Amino acid sequence: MSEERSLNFLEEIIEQDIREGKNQGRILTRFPPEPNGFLHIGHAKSICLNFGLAAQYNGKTNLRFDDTNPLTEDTRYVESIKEDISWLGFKWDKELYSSDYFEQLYQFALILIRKDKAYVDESTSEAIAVAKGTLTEPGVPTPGRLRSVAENLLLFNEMKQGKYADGEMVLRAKIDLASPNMQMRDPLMYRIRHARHHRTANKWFIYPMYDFTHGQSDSLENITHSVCTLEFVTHRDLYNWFIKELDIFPSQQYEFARLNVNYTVMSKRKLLQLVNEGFVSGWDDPRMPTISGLRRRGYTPASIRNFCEKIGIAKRENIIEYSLLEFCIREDLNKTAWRRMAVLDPIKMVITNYPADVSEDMVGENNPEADGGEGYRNLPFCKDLWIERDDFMEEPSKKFFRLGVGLMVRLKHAYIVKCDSFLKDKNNKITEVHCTYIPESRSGSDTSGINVKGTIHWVSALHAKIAEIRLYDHLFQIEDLSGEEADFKEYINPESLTSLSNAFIEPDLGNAINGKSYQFIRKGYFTLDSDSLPGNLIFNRTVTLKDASSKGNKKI
RNA sequence: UGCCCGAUAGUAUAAUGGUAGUACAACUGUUUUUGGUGCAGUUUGUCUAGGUUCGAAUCCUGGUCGGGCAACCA
Repeated sequence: MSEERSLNFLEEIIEQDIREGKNQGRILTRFPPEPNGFLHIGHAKSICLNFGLAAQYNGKTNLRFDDTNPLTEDTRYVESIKEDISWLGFKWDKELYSSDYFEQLYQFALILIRKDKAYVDESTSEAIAVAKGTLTEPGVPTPGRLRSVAENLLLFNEMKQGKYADGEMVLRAKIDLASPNMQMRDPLMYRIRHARHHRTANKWFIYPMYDFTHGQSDSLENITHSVCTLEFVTHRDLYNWFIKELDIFPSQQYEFARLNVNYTVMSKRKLLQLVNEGFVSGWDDPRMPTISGLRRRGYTPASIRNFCEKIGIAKRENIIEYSLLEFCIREDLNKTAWRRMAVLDPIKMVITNYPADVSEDMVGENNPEADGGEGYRNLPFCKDLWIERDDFMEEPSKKFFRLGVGLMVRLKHAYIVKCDSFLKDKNNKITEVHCTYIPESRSGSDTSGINVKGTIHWVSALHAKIAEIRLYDHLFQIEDLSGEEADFKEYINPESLTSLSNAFIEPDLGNAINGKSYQFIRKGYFTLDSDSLPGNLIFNRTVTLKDASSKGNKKI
C-alpha cells in the first residue's frame, strides 16, 4: 500500500473534485464513438482512460454512439465497436445513442430561439463562412440574424417538417460574431438532411451538429467528466455556453492528447481510404492499427491495456514508438504462449548415420516459463529433417553459432549434430546439409560431454505438416505521417506483407486452436489467421522475438 | 496576423519550490538446450533569456519552437 503511483492530470482533477464534494463524489464518464468506422488503438487509449477512471473512483461509464450524421454512420460499425470494447475487457453501464435525444435536442433548440439566442439563416454555406470573418478580422451579421423570434420559430418548424431542401437554411446560435474564438461566431446548430438515419430512419429532416449534441447529451446523462482529445479545446467555451443558456446539468469537458504511433496512421478517414482503395484487405487486416486488426494479428486484450497504461496521459502531442507495443505483446505472450517448432524457409538436413527406416519421439515442454512446463508434446525425429535456411552458412563467420561444415549444433529437444557437407543445385542454391549425429547427446540424457554454443529448431520431414505463414512489417515506410495529408499513401511499405506458402510445422500444430498464440521457437509469436481452414493452415506472425544475433554478426 | 494549448534523455512519462526518477529503445556483462526469457549494469535530459527565492523543471515576464481553431464532419 505504500506504493506511490503518481497521478495524471485527470486523476488529480477527479481527486480534487471528490475532496471538494463535487457531485457528491459521483463519477460518471462516457465513451462516445461515432459509428462511421472501426475502432483503432487510439480509441483504445480513450476507452482505457474513460473506463479506467470510472473504475478507479467507483464510477461508471456509458457507451454513447455519437450518431448525428446519417450520411456516414451505419449499424455495422455499431456492432464492431461493441465487440471491440467487450473484447478489450470493459463493460459499459448504459448503451446510448445521441439520436435518442433528437426530440429533446429539438426542444432545447426551441428554448434558445425563444430566448432570441438562435436564428434561422438561409445564407449559403459559402456566404456564412465569409461572414464569419477570419482569424484576425471579426465577422459580420448575415440578414437572418435580425429575424424575429416568431419567424425563427416558424421557419425552424418548417425545416423540421421537411419543407426545405438540403442546404437551404440552417439554425445558428446567436453568440458573438467578433469572438476571438472562432467557435463562438454564431456556430451552426442544425442542418437539413433528407437522409435515412441508421436508427431513426426517415423520421427527421433536420440533424443537430456535434456541438449542439455532445454537451447536452453529456448533461442529460449526468456525465461528470467528459474527456475528449485536444482538438476540442476551442469547443469548450461553446460546450459550456449551451449548458448555461439551457440551464441544465453542468457536465465538464477535459482534453488530453490523442495517441499517435510511428509508422502508422491514426485517423478513421485515412484508414477508411486504405480499406476502400484496397491497400489492405479490410478494417481487420493484421497490418491495420485497428483493434480488430491487432486482434487478428495476435495481440491480446491485456497487452493493449498494458500499452495504454504505459503511454501515460498528458496534454502534449506525442508519437509513441511502435516498439513499445511490441514489448507489451512479447511480455504477455512470453508467459503464456506454448512453444512449438516451425521452419519458415526450409532446407533439408540429412543425418547420414541415422537409420533410414526409424523414427523416435522426442519430448518438448509446452511452456518453459511456467512451473512444470504446462505439460509436454511429442516431437517425432528421423533421418530427414527440415531446418531453417539461414541456420546454415557456407562460409560461417566467427560469431555464427549455427551450422557450417565442421560446426556442431544442438537440435532443440534432440541430438547434437555435426555438419559434414552440403549439396547445391545448378543455380548455386544450397539444397541439402549432411550431418552426423552423436547418439549419446540425446536431450535429457546427454552423456556426450560436448558443449555447443548454438541450438536450432527443426521438424521431421516425414511427419511435418505444411502451412502458409504471413509475416508483417510496418504499414508505412516513414515514422511520422502527420505532415502527409493527401499523399500519405505514397509512403505505404510495399513489403508490409510477406507470405510464405511452403513452411513446415511440427505435427502438433495441426491441432492449433483459433485465438491461441504460439511461440515458434526462435522465430516469434504466431496465431492462426481467420482465413485459415482445417486443411489449409495459415499463421500470422504477431511479432518477432527480440533478436541480438544480427549485432554479433555486424561486428565482424 | 487573433485566440487557445503545449515544451523534461532517441520515445513517452514522473518529480506539485528542496537529491531530476521510471518504462521502452540503445549498449555491456551474466545465465540459458530459444542469439528468446531472467538477472546485473552503462549511456543519454529540464527550449531560451531575464526575474522572484537561501533554493526553480516547478512561480513571474519576454522570446523561440511545435500543435489546434475560420466543415451544413465528429
